[in-house]
Amino acid sequence: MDLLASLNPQQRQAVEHGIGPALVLAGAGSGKTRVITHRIAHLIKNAAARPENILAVTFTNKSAGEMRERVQKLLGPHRTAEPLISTFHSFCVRLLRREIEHLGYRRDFSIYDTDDQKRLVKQILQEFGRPEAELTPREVLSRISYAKNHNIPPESYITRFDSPFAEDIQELYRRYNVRLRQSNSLDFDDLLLLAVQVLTRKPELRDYYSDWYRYILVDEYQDTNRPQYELLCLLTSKHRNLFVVGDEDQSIYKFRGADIQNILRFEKDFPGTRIIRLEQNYRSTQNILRVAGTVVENNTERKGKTLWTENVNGDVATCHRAQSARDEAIWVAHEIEEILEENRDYHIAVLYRTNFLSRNFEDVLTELSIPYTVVGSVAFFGRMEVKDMLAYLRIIFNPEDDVALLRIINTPARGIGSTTIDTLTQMALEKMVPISQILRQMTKEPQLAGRSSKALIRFEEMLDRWMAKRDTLSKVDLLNTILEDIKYREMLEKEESAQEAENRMANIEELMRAASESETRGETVFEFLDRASLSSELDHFDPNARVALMTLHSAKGLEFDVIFLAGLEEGLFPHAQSMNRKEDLEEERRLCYVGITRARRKLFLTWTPFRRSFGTGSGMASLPSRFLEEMPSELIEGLDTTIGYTYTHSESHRRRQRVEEELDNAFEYREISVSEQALEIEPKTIAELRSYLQKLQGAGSQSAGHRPMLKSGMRVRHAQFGDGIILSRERAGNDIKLVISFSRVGRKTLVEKYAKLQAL
DNA sequence: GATTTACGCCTTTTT
DNA sequence: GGCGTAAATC
Repeated sequence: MDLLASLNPQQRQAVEHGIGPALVLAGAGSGKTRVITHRIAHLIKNAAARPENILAVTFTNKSAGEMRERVQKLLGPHRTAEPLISTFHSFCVRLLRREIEHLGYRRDFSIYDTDDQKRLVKQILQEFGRPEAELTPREVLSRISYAKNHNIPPESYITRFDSPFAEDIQELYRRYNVRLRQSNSLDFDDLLLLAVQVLTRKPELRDYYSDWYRYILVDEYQDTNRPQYELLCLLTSKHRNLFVVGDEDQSIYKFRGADIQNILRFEKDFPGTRIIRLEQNYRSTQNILRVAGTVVENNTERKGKTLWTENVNGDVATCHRAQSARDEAIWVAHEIEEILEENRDYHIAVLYRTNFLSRNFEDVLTELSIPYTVVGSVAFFGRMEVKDMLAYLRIIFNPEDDVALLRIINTPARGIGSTTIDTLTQMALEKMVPISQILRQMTKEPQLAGRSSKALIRFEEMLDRWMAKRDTLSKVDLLNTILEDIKYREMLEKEESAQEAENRMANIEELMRAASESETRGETVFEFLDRASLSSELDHFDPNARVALMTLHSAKGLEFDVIFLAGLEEGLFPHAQSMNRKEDLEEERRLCYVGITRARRKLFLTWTPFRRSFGTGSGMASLPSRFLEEMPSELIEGLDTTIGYTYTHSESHRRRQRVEEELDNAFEYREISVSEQALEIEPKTIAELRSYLQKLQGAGSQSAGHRPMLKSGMRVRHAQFGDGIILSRERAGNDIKLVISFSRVGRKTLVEKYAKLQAL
């Protein structure tokens, strides 16, 4: 096969690029993966490098797998060696399983996923005993992760961050690291950090690996973070053959530490870089590309490129304003039905900003018996029962893994209660040793009440039995033995409905299959566990499914014939927490760009002013997303009529705020069952809007339970804080935030619907 | 120590 | 409105 024949000139240039650094700026649908796979094949066929000296790095297992397949196809079947195509994280695990002893760790370390991390932090928070700090495990973790991703060790945390909790966080961060170390465990961030560390501290290792990997290719370079960047620097120190492909317009992982500057200043970091732009799109229609392009042009942080295509103009996009979240789902489902009737082989995706939006779509699609798959809500390896079984494996092979031990010590219930567990953890903490060691000690010289001691001894004996067999039994047999011994099925049947127990057992069987496949591949238990920790739901995504539901983030890298972009409302998308800072807003906009460019043929956009977040009451009108406004209206059917009032770009901000305030008041304080009518009008001025709303309000005021509107300047009474004056009142997503100055306790920020304020 | 009930908090995105 | 944790009860 001629590797170059099917490529356009720019793609060919990239594939044929010789030595030295190269940056390929590849727009959506421009054949990014194609360039990487063809380049790998090209290097091998032209004997520039032996397969094993090539490393390609991606972000997801899925894209790594896809790439592997495509390279194999290009190269033909009989090969003695394969290029290493892997994710950053699994590459690091591989490296560390070989070299981590240089850093004083043991090779049999466990990997803590987010759930494990949370358990650990929760425990530390409890010991820490500063409830007034009011830190959630999530918050703590995200700060720790932020620090790790920016190479800030616990010792210098406080000098880098001057927040009221910096001191607490620093201490929590320190303890967290100590505990990880004691548990012989690493978290996701550590995988990268320690890989960097071992290559930095041991120059001979750096020389060895950077010599070995003669050519390194990186996909989705715009999503790399600082440690990943450093890793690449180390690995390319010898040959400098770093070939990266990315699209700054698709950088959507800042929250996870991705640094868009990595791609923006690539040619400064690697002098002599050759830059190649891939601007021809092979995926979408002209109209879809124009919509996407017009939106993303509002960003300033970009290198700038214009996608073009030889494809047809295609349909215009369709925008629909629904009367409720449920109606939105119904409308979408009906459209899907129609599309599938005409085109049975189409792939369709419904994309949304946040996972909880999937619910209505799932409900309605089920009701209409349209088959679908959801990506990302609960990952397979994240399921409770699967994690339980894996925790048993972990503790057998790494007895120091405290989180795994605590997870299963009383699951299923075996008479080891919270007091006993507390004693164990307390002692482990004092002596700075793993809990399993304390357990061993306690069973030798019992210090607890007879019943608890017996339970502990039984547990210990069980562990010993498994450990004795761990090297002779296969993974499947070991898992089966455990399953029998602990009577897991019985526990499920007792605790759950028959159906639920069945589902969970089915998942365990699925796990057994995975274990036996791993066995045939000849993997060690650690390789099996590593795969489980590093896998995500996306990896199991079935590309043959006709209808897929997923978040915009999960959709990156995928393509569909038809895309539904749902929940296009201010506060939802762009998300409330990303609306205040310019760079966050730009990331939201890129997310929108990613969503639109997933579509091959047709784009649908939906929103509703009447999405109710939860429960009844406090229903609040939402405004259409600013991204809708940014789209070229001539290419969006239904856009003009959807927006109930109009505001122009230049005057928008101030006016938008006032319109919002009026709407919020109207919808929140009168218990009108909000009808579509409310936004049918198109008032030209604020005054018109207000008088219309007053009319509505007059009509509804007889109805029970209407509360007075709160406005800044008003005096209010709070049950705890006493009397105060409202300093400001503004919208934050689906909530309204009040800043109130209380005479007794000073200034507080409260969420209006929770605050139960009484107007004075 | 286990089970039931009450309460509070939620909803950003993931290797 | 639903899930998970904390308190209350067996």
